[in-house]
Amino acid sequence: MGERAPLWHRVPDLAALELLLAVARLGSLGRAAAELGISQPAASGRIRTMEKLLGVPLVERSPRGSRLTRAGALVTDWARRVVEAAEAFDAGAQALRADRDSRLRVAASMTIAEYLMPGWLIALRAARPDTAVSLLAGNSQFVAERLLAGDADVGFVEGPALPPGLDGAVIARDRLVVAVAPAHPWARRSAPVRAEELAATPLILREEGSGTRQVLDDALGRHAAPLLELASTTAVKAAAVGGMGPCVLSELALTEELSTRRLVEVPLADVTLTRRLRAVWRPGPHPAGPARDLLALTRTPTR
Amino acid sequence: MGERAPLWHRVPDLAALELLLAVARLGSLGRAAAELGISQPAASGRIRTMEKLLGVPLVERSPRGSRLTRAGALVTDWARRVVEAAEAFDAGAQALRADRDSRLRVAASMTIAEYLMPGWLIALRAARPDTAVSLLAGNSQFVAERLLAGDADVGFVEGPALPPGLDGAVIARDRLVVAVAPAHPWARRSAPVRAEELAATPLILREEGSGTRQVLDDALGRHAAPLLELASTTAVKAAAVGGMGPCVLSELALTEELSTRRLVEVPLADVTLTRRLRAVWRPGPHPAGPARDLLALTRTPTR
DNA sequence: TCCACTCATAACCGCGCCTTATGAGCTCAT
DNA sequence: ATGAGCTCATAAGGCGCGGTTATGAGTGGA
Repeated sequence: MGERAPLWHRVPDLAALELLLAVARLGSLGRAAAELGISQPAASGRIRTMEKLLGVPLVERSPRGSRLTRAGALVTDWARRVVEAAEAFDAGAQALRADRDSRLRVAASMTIAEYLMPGWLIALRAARPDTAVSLLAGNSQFVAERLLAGDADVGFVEGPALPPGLDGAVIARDRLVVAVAPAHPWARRSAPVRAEELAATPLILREEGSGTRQVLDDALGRHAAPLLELASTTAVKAAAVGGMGPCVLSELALTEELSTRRLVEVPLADVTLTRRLRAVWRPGPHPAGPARDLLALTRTPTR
Repeated sequence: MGERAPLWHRVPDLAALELLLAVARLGSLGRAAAELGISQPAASGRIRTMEKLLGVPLVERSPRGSRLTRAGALVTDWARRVVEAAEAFDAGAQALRADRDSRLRVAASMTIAEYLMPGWLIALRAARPDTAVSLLAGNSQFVAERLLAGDADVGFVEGPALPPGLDGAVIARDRLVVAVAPAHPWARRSAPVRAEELAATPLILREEGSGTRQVLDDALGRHAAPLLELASTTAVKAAAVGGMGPCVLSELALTEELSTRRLVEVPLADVTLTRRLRAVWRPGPHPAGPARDLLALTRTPTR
């Protein structure tokens, strides 16, 4: 990932990107400025600065408003993805900041907190704008402790078993995916990989003791032989993208890489690497109130 | 999507997020500062500002370096997604700016330019850092014109037919997906939806004449009855998320919504809504040089 | 013809962030 | 033990970006 020049000198800041989205939506610099609470000249200047930075005219100004140019429409679409990521960031950060007196206190495993919670929080904010959520993240045991100690109202964990002393419901299934760089031989295979072949192949994996590792060993009926053992999802992906070998990770962690084809999924023949994602709570009736709202969002439809 | 307070007051700017990633990777404020070309106090201050903004300590400082706190690790993961979106933005913008004297001139349909090109450009930059790419985006006819006029070396189009006068190869298949908000009855269906039922249901669609619309009408054997006709992918998604009804869009456009479950895919019984994505070029031998490099990235493995 | 709307220009100003210089704390090697 | 070498924090000063208000120019409709 070696960059020559810093990214933030080539990408407009979030305020400018959001302004561009507002201009696209409202069709006027002035109205966009008003919506964002800045003056019209400020908006005008910002867009101008952005156009100079990108070297391309983005909006066509006319006495009756402003429309995006063709390039502007494209840039706006790309900008939207940055802003959406920023919104997910904000939703997560807000929950992290919110103190223990929140209306809804959630504890979640790292994987779920990382990949699913921001989306859920955004959806929850849309459905129930007045629900303040706080988020604690840790491993399954940590989640169970917080729940039992009364520090959290709902928890989310991944793994084969329901933690002892808690009630819960399966909300989704998480599939582990074997993925390789497009240049890897397995990317071109016509036949799916069979369990024994997978077990015999050195893989790039999370460290021993991780949930991923556990599921994989169970499914293969023995210990997978690691080519590399890395401590973070990010490091595993980077190694696989670099062509070091096949990696095994949750599909949650791989969505991005698979859809842009930085990595390619390897079809498997006689193994199914799934684990359950569960919502958990203190024993008793199903949670009510805000917790119930959140669960309604997360529960997978019967399929 | 009404926000009460502006987003950029609650989310650190890109420079700060990238700094956080550098700190996570390098384990030291000072080294991160050096990598980004700023002074150590500037980095220290930036992180501090970010912690104050988020209301959560992010890094644990020690005389031997800085490590992320648990919350910091989570924030960093969320930050990584923002930065990745910004990198895609940059890759696209750079190609838009690059003048006609680039080494590789690409023309692409809007959908492909929007969803696939940034990823391809990033991959190409990783593989061949010295290849300057320029990008022109328009509809299929526009792409064909640019190629035939010699203004572009390779093109990418979606649609059933190869544009007349060009050679090409199918690089991927794009599936149209019927999706509904999680609250919609179809989200809970156990039985897949059949063609006739789909045809009889008012749908949220792109406007007449769009590629999406064409494929849908072909597959249903008649004109789909639109509930709403909207001019942009974004508007269609927003309407569907708002629960107005089922929408039909490329899976490329829906990846994000489906994985965060803002929308749910509706399984179909006896219709397959696919269209081919093609690379196209002027008649003759397969492109060589930079164009060939790009095609190698985009071609789907035989599966 | 004049009003209502668009965006652009100009002049001013203040906040924010960066810089350099320095200090304090910890670890380790000599 | 003690000082070198690393860490991060604090302090003081200055520059620049991006904001504001005030105004003007252009266009279209009443």
